Amino acid sequence: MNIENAKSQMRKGMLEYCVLLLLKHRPSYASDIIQQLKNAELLVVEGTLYPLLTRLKNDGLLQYEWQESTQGPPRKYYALSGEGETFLEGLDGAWNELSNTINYLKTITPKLLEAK
Amino acid sequence: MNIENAKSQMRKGMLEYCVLLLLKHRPSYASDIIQQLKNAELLVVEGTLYPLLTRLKNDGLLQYEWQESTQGPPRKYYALSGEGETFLEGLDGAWNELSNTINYLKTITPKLLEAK
DNA sequence: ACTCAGTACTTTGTATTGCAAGGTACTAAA
DNA sequence: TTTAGTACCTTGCAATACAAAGTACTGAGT
Repeated sequence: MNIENAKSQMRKGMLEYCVLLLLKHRPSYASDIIQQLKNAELLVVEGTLYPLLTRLKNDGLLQYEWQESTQGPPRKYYALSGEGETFLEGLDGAWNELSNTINYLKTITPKLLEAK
Repeated sequence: MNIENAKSQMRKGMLEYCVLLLLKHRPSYASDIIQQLKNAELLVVEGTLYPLLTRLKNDGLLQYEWQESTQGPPRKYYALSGEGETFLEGLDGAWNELSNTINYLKTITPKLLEAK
């Protein structure tokens, strides 16, 4: 057991939310998404993202279209579908709930948490 | 794909954090923990919690002692070990990072999110 | 004594999913 | 033609939430 593993577990489920947030901002392709998440200090690797994108597409939450690149092979630009936007709203709600829960649990131990 | 599954995925990794937060507040036994999490609107079932507690104990983050109950079988009261407190501080950091990341990702799409 | 309801702890099997590692393919420059 | 860069994809493994079923102790009612 180490803190890295715990962080990895925390990312689970959040990744999906983060990717949808990014794609709502603007359509992107995989390498670009990885870079954007890195900028937000959320490390993701290809082996994680590609299957995730494929899954979201198969579930009808994402669409994609090929676009030529001036340097390198063509890119798959992913964007939210209408269903994807609805789903994202649901995730917003789930995030708010979870966030409230954690904050509530932290407030019941105020003295102990301040004491560190 | 449904929103319930997504919520379940979000809980992954967070549960560990939530349970440790609760146990820092006060030592508890499993059924009590489930009830407390339910009060915080975080639904957990036995099949999830028991293996989690066992794992945390095996990793040295928790200790337990048996206590008699006035009604029913004896209870296993779990409490944080010293190592567990250190680990919890690490999780606090991980939570803050993740929380900041999500908020950052939400702020880059302010117009879209407000428009709903 | 015996049964039954309530409480509590535990285990088994399954599905999901993050990740490391390795692979394929296109482009352009040396 | 080779090499470097970019991009996409797949396989196998490990971690873990959950449903479901099982074990065991206590006390009340008959």
